[in-house]
Amino acid sequence: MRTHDAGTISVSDIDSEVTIAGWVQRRRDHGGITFFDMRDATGLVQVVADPHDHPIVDELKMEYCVQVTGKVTRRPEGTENPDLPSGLVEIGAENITVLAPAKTLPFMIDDRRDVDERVRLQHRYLDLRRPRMAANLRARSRATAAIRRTLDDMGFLEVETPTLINSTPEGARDMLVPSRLRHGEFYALPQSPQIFKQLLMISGVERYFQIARCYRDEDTRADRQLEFTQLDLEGAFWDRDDVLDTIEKVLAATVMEIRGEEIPLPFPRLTWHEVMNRFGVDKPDLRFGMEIVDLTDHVMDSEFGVFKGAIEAAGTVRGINAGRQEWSRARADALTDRAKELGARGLVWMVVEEDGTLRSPVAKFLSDSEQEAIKKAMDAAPGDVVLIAADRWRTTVEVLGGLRNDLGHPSGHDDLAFLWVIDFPLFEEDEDGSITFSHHPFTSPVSLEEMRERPETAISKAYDAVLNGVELGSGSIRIHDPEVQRQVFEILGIDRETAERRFGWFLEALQYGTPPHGGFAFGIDRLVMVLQGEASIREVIPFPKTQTGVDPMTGAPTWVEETQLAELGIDLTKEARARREEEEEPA
RNA sequence: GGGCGCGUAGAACAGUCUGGAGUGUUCGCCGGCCUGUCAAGCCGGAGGUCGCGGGUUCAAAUCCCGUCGUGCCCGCCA
Repeated sequence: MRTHDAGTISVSDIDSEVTIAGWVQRRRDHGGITFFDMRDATGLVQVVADPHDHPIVDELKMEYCVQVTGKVTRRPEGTENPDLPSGLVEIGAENITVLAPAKTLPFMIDDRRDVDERVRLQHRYLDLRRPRMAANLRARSRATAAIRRTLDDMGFLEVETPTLINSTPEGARDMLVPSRLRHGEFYALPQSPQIFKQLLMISGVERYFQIARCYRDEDTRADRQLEFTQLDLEGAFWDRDDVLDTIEKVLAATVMEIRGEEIPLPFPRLTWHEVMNRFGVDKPDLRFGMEIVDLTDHVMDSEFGVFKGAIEAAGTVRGINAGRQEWSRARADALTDRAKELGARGLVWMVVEEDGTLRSPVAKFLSDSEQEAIKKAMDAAPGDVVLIAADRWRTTVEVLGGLRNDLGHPSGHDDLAFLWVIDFPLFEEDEDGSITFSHHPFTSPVSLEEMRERPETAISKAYDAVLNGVELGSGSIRIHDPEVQRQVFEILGIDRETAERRFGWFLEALQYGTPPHGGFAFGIDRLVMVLQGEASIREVIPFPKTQTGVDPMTGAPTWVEETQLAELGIDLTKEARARREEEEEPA
């Protein structure tokens, strides 16, 4: 059907007779001569035809699927297209066959125009013909190929774990699947293969990986989908650095494969406390500064009530230098609103005037020396805007970290800033004072004593990989001692009896000579998203869902037949039935 | 669950603030012209439930209320 790929035809093919097949990108009809661009998966090549000899060219329209046979010729002097890899040559059509016509398109196969995402998803098969989307698909395939190649070379075993499992305690809501054979019981789709990979360590696999589809039934975001793909990996007899070294190699190989860039190893390793203090988020974007500065000592004696209150409550006063900003009342209000959204009760702003004085609603509460100290600490020059928050430590840094991300987010440069965040707290205290695990309950504490005596400050052997402010994934050294695992469950408020009932089978497994082990999982969608310069994970997922979990093309999720429900022992609520009747009502 | 934005021809938009005839632009589509274009060009044409429902008004794409869809964010989620 074809002898050559369209995008690869070059001067070396001149005088050859070639047959290509693909899609008509565009047609340019000049009356006595007609050009059209043929596109296949490899690229474009121009075909030239005389409509008198080939009247069929008048019928060719965009996205017709066509086969062309002809002779490759050098383009006449001055008509070369330097923007096209095949632009020095063209094909003189000898035979043109329409393999399949195309309806008028819902949108053009073109990267130059942004089409509404719903329309794109409704015709995703056409959307994926666009060069940008086709490139994303290819990048993703090359990423997984590089990952497999790297890990295979290192002796890893790829093992598939089940996707119909029981509910595991990962924190997110499980996606459930009803059992037909056991009415009322449900499988859960895995949020990660966590427990199975640990069991594989007990099985003596030693080095496991899987490119695993995972499911979390939570609201979606630009970087979150109901289902997503992770590289899941685990090693026995491993310390933390074995895990980090392995993941670094995998990421470096992937970046090399997709971008041809060497990234410096090892990645910077910053503790959770350090990144929270400096950047206010546990996934900092290191491509820009605007770091958080502690001003508490400089405003100790301030009469400003908010600062006083925060300091008296053992909180903190901190700021960021947001640099030169167009400043107005509206701007100040917008940033204050954003700060409140991030958890602040308010936001203090200061503008450094040209004469060096501070313009700020709180300037009158600050002595000259305090103002000078703040300017110096913030390294603030005339024109700079300083934003200050005062609250308990966690709130203060998180608010400033959120503002830092909003204001400093670099655009237009595609550097890659990887880092590790290490030494995560083992537990997190909720607003109501209850304690939950900050990673998952199989994460090993650094110290058992610390875990028992000061759980709120205990450090875990968990670590995150971060790229350009995106959390790629996380991992940990796991608990391999069943007694320690029981104690962690206990601290989390799961009593021995419940733990035995829910995880007894796992605690049992841990008792047969479990090797010390640890591992990691990172989101392949997110990695490819960043490497491809995309702002949304949906751009690198072939068939994603909308924010309401709908696939606009297939309509999933959909109502099912009454008989299917009966087989599953499932009845719909009155509300659901009413909604179904309404939707199924013929218009 | 909540906040904000968007919804006008097949696609991307302007028009909405300040109500006055579906008014317009670019691409696509249809017809015609054109022998070196490559986002071809020129001439002509078709194409509209202004998301949907209600309200205010002499009059609504425009103002108000509700609703649906969609995106970003908070909650949630690593």
